[in-house]
Amino acid sequence: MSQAGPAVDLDTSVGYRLKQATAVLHAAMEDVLRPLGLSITQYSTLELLAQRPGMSSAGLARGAFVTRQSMSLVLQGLESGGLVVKQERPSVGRVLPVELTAAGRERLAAASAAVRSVEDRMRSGFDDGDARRLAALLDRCVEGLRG
Amino acid sequence: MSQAGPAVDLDTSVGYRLKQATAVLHAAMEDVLRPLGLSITQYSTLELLAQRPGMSSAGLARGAFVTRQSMSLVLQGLESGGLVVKQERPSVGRVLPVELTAAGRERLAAASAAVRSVEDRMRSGFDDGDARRLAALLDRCVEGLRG
DNA sequence: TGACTCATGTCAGGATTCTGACATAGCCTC
DNA sequence: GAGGCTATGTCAGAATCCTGACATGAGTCA
Repeated sequence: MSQAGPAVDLDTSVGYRLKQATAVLHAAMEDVLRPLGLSITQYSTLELLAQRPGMSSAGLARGAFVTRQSMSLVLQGLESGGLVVKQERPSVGRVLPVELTAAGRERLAAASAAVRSVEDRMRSGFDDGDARRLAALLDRCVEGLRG
Repeated sequence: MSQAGPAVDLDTSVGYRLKQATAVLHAAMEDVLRPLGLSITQYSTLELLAQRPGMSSAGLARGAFVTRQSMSLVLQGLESGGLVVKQERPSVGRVLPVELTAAGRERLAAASAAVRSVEDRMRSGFDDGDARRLAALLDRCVEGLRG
């Protein structure tokens, strides 16, 4: 590389590292969720519903970083599996609140434990405060890109 | 949340923050690459080829975190656009080396500049050393998950 | 030499997600 | 009340990526 190098060096690029870490995390989560019959998006949706019961499909889509159309299909899968229920009548406007069923909460408990183990493995090389520092840095990335 | 909370709290989960940052970065990169007629995977492939000319399709797939099958389609698109060329004779084994064309290098230069601006924006809230610290933390995540 | 293992390239099929478009309901302003 | 704006839910179609499978070429070892 004695010539003029590219404007982006993959070895030092934060974006590339981010993509790599996400890819590895994605694979690890798929490995532990597959035995439970859940995809990552399905798990994320259940986790969101546990923290915000009655959330709208559009809201879940934003929280899971997918489109409304994709979340609609995800919810169809979860509903046919008996893990969530969609109210038939709109609460306000066109919003059809979604909620976890007992089976959904049960499945989520197992999935959360599995994902927790993956997160612990991911932080296995961390010192005290590293997780907090990493979260803060990632937040600043998001703010910088949105501002 | 006075009841027993879930094992994973999205507000403090490193994995969720990682997913969020990646999603925002992904959207920002798509925005700047769309005018250039490149997808993120196509751009990543060009960048890899610039740093490792003659790389195999399978190698590019690993570097871009997709399957060989997906990379094969990506290369078809790039080749039909005249940005890369695939040698017809295997160099060793079944490896068909791929290389950038002059048009590919030109397009990559514009794309690299655009992506560089996105990376700069992402690091706009960073102090000295923050980028290095973030890269180191992400590396430790990858090591932890792989070990 | 022959069997085994691994990596590469490719074909076929399916799953997931996306873009584009439309109708409906609430909110705000005039 | 009328119009404009936004958000939600849905339908239709296309693009992207994946899993599974197969054949080929190279290296290893009995």
